[in-house]
Amino acid sequence: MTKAKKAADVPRRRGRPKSENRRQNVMEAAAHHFCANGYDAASMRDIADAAGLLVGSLYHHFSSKEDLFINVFEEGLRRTSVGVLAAIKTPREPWAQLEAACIAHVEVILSNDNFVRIADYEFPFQHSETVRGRIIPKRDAYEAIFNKLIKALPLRRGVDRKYLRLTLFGAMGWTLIWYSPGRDTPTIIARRIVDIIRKGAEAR
Amino acid sequence: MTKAKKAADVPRRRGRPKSENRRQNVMEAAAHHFCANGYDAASMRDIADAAGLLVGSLYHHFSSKEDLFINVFEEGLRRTSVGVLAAIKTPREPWAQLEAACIAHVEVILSNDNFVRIADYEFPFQHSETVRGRIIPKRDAYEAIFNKLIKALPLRRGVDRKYLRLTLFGAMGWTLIWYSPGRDTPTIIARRIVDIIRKGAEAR
Amino acid sequence: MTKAKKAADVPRRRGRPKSENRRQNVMEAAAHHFCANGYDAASMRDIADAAGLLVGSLYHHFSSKEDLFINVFEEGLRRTSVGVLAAIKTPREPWAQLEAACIAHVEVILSNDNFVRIADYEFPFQHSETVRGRIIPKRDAYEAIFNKLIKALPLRRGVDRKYLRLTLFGAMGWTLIWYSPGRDTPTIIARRIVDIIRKGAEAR
Amino acid sequence: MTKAKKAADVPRRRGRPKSENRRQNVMEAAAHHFCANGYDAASMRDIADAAGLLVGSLYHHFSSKEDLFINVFEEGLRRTSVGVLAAIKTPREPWAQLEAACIAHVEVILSNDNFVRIADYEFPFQHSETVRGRIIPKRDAYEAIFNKLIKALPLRRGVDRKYLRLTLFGAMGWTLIWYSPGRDTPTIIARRIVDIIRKGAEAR
DNA sequence: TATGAATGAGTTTTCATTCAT
DNA sequence: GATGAATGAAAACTCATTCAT
Repeated sequence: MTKAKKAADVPRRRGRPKSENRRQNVMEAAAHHFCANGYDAASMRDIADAAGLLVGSLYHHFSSKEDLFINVFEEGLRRTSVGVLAAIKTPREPWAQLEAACIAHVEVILSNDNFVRIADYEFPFQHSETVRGRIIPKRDAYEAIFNKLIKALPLRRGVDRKYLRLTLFGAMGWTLIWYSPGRDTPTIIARRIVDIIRKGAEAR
Repeated sequence: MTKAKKAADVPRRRGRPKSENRRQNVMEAAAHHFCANGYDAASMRDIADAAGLLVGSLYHHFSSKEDLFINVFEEGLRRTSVGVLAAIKTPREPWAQLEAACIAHVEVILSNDNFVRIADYEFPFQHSETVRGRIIPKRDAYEAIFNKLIKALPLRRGVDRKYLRLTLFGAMGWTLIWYSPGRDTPTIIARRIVDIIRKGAEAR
Repeated sequence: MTKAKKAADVPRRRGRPKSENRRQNVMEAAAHHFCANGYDAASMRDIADAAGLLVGSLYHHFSSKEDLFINVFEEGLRRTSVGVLAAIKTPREPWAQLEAACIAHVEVILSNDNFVRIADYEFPFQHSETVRGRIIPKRDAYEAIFNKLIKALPLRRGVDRKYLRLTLFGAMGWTLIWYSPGRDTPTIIARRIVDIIRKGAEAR
Repeated sequence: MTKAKKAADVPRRRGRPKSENRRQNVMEAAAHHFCANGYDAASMRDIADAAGLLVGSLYHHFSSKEDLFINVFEEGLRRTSVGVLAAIKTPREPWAQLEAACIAHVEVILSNDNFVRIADYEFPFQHSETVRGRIIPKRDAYEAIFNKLIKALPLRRGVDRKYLRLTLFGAMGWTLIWYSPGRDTPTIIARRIVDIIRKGAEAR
């Protein structure tokens, strides 16, 4: 976290910027390969090649493949949060507030950022307990942002907030699978989804 | 152990009995292991063990791991379709028809059937072109069932049928991730989701 | 155990003798390399090379390096026991009985048999709990043979049987380190050691 | 933790203090790890960690892992000799003299000093020629102390001094394997061993 | 059909050592 | 003296697949 800031405002003081770059390189290479074919299919050798060093050298920066994955995941989640958090800073009417958050969320998950894809798709299954234990709480924390927004919504009687949230996340997450750039923009997609969920699809 | 029992009380209908059982055993074992930790993590040896034969023998029934996966996937999709197709046989008013289909869909994907889980979650990513080429058309054919139902719906102006379908599938697919038995039944879950999408969540 | 017998009296009925041979080959190769530089320094590749197959193929016969080691160890101990057990079959006066056992023991441990060297030198330290748990009881069982012989000895007052046994084993085990063939034979060495321990070294 | 304390109350005698301490720290860490799981299993990283510095820094103090081992071994042997040499300074009757040496030897090898354990157990096998060439002569020099004592003993006719020495060393070395504190003290153990070897175990 | 042995390329990880800073 | 990054080789082990029997 602090890292990114430093990189942004410190021009390069007193040596060793290469080190941080390396770590970043490795994470980028990893994010790329994790995305491309999944965690299992991404070999440490592939990642090392893409990062421009030898396999063994990877272990100077990350203690294991799982450690590397967790770091990539967390960075992806961080990037996702940043966008959403910024979007909801300006206060608005509750549904507009939720729409702003959704637009930010869909924009970032469709932005073709490998970190983000990891954090927003690969996350739940098929990982070891170790990994799940580190990852799920972070993910939950992120979803809590939306929970708060949803709590503020004025709802029709009989609508369960839990299902509202789940429908929303399901719909947005699903975009990762079918979206192909060129058609509707992420912003429009998000608006349409929120519109359906807010006002219903049925003719009145 | 269960294997022996099954072999005993299945009446052996329509020729080639033992062979078909074996094939079925293998597919069940495969479905189990593909589900448990994902395609890559499931080894042919694990599957063979679970099916009660040796690795080499697997290749008498399926030509490769991918072939085995495709077969499991297709069986999963078949099971899913069967439920939905049955549910929409009785003609109903369009929204009720869609609801019936969604209930059937959610019921089957939450039914803890490994075949179904494969067909409804593992499917899209991280597989070779070969596999994707065989799998995606089948999946599309299944979704086409819903397309037809959706086409019949009377919609509010401005609602795009495509987003309606996607929101619906996103929301239903997502249940696989968060559902835990004991709370609401699959039927109720499906009803709630359709209700939100049909009538909207906003207080009127 | 049964293996050795079969190999001895069955001429080679109905195929698959190669299999048992392979297992034996691997164990011999392993015994050789474990002896030469120690357990850690013996690589599975070395062993595979010496056995005439590829590393991966080793794992058809033994599930792990530790498993292989345990098998080699047990075979070594078996060979050691066989000699000693045979030697004490003929009943004798207690000290003569012990001497016979010691001669057999020293003969076998100095016989340049890699299995035996493993079982009689490498055994105690630096192995994982798993290995130790499998190995130590076997070793104890072997030493129990001597315990019984020692129990039967008429001893000078003040001599503790425990120290007698330990002195004996220490002295015999130590031969593995300093013995070089050509000088005294193992038989003579064993006799001298027993003589010192029995009658004492001091001039009377 | 203990490190810091030591640094505090060691008065810094005879120049080059910090440097010598470091070297000493490294050797202690090395002795510890060599003992714990053997030479091969002790990694330079482990040793560096335990010594409170980084792997690379080890090479300022020792040119290689083997060099480090040799130094540890020699220190262990030095500590062993010191005790024995002190014990035999007071002149005594030959057997008493030998007993004194043995008591000192057993006391030091059972004293739980990692250096000593290295010198008295790990030594002979499985090391490179380089290492063996440096180590064996030192060990022989140490054993020569005992040779001299043994030469002075009045022996029963037919007893070979060589076997006497070997039996003695075998028995004493073996204690390292079976000794567990709380039972007989090292002193008593040594006395019992010498007693058996001197007077014999047989009832007269 | 089934077996069991073998293959060969692959996996993650660890290691002693080097060296510019 | 110490650091931290990197190296390159090697480790144990796994895998999908083949094939003679």
